[in-house]
Amino acid sequence: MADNSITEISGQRVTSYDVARYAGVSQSAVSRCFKPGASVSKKMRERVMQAADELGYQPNAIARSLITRRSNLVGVILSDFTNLHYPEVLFELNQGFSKDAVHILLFTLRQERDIDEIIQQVFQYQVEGVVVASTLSLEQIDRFVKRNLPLVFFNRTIQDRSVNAVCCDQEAGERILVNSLVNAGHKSFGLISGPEDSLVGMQRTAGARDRLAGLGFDNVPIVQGDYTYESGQQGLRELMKRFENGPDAVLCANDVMAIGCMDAARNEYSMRVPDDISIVGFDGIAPALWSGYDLTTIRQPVQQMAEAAVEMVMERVNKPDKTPEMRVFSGVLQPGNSARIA
Amino acid sequence: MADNSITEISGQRVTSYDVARYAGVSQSAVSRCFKPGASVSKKMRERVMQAADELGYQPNAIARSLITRRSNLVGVILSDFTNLHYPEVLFELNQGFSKDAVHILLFTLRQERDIDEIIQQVFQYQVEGVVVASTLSLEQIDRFVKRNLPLVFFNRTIQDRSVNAVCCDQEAGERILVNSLVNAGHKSFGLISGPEDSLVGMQRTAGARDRLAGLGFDNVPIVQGDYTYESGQQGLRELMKRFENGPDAVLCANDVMAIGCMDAARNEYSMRVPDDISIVGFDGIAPALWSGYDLTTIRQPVQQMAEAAVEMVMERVNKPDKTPEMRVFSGVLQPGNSARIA
DNA sequence: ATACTTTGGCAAACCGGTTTAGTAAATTGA
DNA sequence: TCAATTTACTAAACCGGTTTGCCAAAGTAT
Repeated sequence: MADNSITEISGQRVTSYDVARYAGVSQSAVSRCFKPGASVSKKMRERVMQAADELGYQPNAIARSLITRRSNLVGVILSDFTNLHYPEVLFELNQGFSKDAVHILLFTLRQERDIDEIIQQVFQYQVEGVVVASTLSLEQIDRFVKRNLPLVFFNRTIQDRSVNAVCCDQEAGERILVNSLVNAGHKSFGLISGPEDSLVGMQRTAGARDRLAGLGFDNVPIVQGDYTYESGQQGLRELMKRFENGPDAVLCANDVMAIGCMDAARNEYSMRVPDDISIVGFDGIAPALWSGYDLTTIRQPVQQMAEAAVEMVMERVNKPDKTPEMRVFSGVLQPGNSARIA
Repeated sequence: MADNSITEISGQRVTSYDVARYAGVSQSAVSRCFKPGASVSKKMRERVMQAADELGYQPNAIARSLITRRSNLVGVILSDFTNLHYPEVLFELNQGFSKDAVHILLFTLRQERDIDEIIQQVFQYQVEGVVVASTLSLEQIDRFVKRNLPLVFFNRTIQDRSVNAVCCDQEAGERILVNSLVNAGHKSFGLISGPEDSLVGMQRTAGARDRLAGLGFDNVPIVQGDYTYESGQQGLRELMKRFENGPDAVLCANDVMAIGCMDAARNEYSMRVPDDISIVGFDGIAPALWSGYDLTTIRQPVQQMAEAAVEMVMERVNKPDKTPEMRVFSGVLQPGNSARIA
């Protein structure tokens, strides 16, 4: 045994052949020992495992992927990490996939135009599926379809094409917020939207606007933001110009902007929240719970949504011709102290 | 050409052989066309690329990895995603590695004890290096050393073993904070530490304690936290018991706890920050800049640190016997309005 | 025109596993 | 006891690329 220890010490990788030679069995025997449901005698298994242990052998997942044609890899494409919501999504996706022994290959975009290159790389790595929280063009979607590669959108919906998606019911969430604010007696409203290219942001804002219109509040001013803290502050400033004493309530397309909005209201206009102005957000990020803000918002069920996304990917990995599906989850009103609601 | 379109339509994967047949050349010609520095005639390249385009061919990174013995994959192991600092680290690492066409395989830990299993998986996927922002035992480190697999710690240092690490100078940062607070006339201090198993947290707290002792402030009370918002709040509550009117200044081992601490001071004890109490943190997370907190803290140069980590990994990939190295970056005082400093 | 060097394409071997087909040994049944 | 069946293991083919060794065609010098 000692004479073989060279194999162990040298930095060379140890293969199943090395283990086989060391244990005095065939290479395929070694292979079978590492395959879950294979039939090997107890004796053989012990002998092989002993040898593998001594040599520090681990099966090569890449070689395995090549022959089995299953990489056990999925791609996750995220665009903006500044929005605190996405790290949470990523974490939950990872937890979900790891239950199926699937690993995440991470792609982040600094600019939207990087995406074509990233899609190429995703393909090269033979991922078995992709979760995207970013916008894709129809042409880009088609490339996935053509490859028959499961693609699930996270909180994005695509018009003009049926795709897999899991998302939070943006309109319904906004309706809850609007109803609660109107019931509490607010009379004037302002909206801070997301960027134009964010469909969910637009849905949120449109949902709020439509519900307000349905309740008799027409022509509610809308200021465009870009999901950042600063744009929340700026949004309030612009809204303040449109009203004598500011709006009674502001609905922001995400929490970070709502927080910026609150800070601007307090520090720049000396308004008390929620006494002088009600401010609500959307997402349910961790800082929304901090008592400094205690934001009234719609909490997205991130964990459930991530689990659903994982499930949708895995179902389609195993059954490639499954038809596109969209799963919509309801957000939950998370009442805080940033708005008077009823 | 039309007759070959079957290949394109069917969901089968298209290999370099398919492209070769379609273009009427050999498979190795196709291979060379996709290899950066290879010598192929213009004519050949055009012909092959045309065929590849039509068939939707992309080289299989897994097959390539197998033969070249280079996966172009690195593992990133993160433990706690709740600390808002880490998503930023992950993002910057990804940006850095993608410049070298290296991709990140992400591993997150829910519990520290998962790590043995994760190390196995890291090995199986033949990653070329690993960045770890989590604590490893000496035995675990040795497994990397034995494989000659480059390992770089991010903001962790290991006693009793020389390892690669990039970190922020915790003690120096705390010294800056302490000096500034003492110069501004604070007389009584409280510390809120990180969890016991976080060496950097301990270094921060010890750095502050030692500097305070050096300036004549002995036996400063230390309350243990766990990096969460709630533990920051709780930390202040406990510190309040130790002083008649609370401490003049509280140094927290990270920003999230400092924010919790501020909220508790304002909401539970009606103290004005920084008039009645100064509170400082460490990290420089995004919410520290929000005007609701405007936290005085030490900003870690995350981008530089990530770039250094990438560089250290890549250097050791190309030169495996490079000796362990530690790169220490200075944090920068980010003055806010949560502390009176001078 | 001939000999000598380049250029660039082709066939085959290889990476490290899994899987199939086939064989030897062990177990079962009559 | 012997044939029939099951079990345990091995040899060889294969996954989809890269790389090497070899050779034909083209280019260059004399």
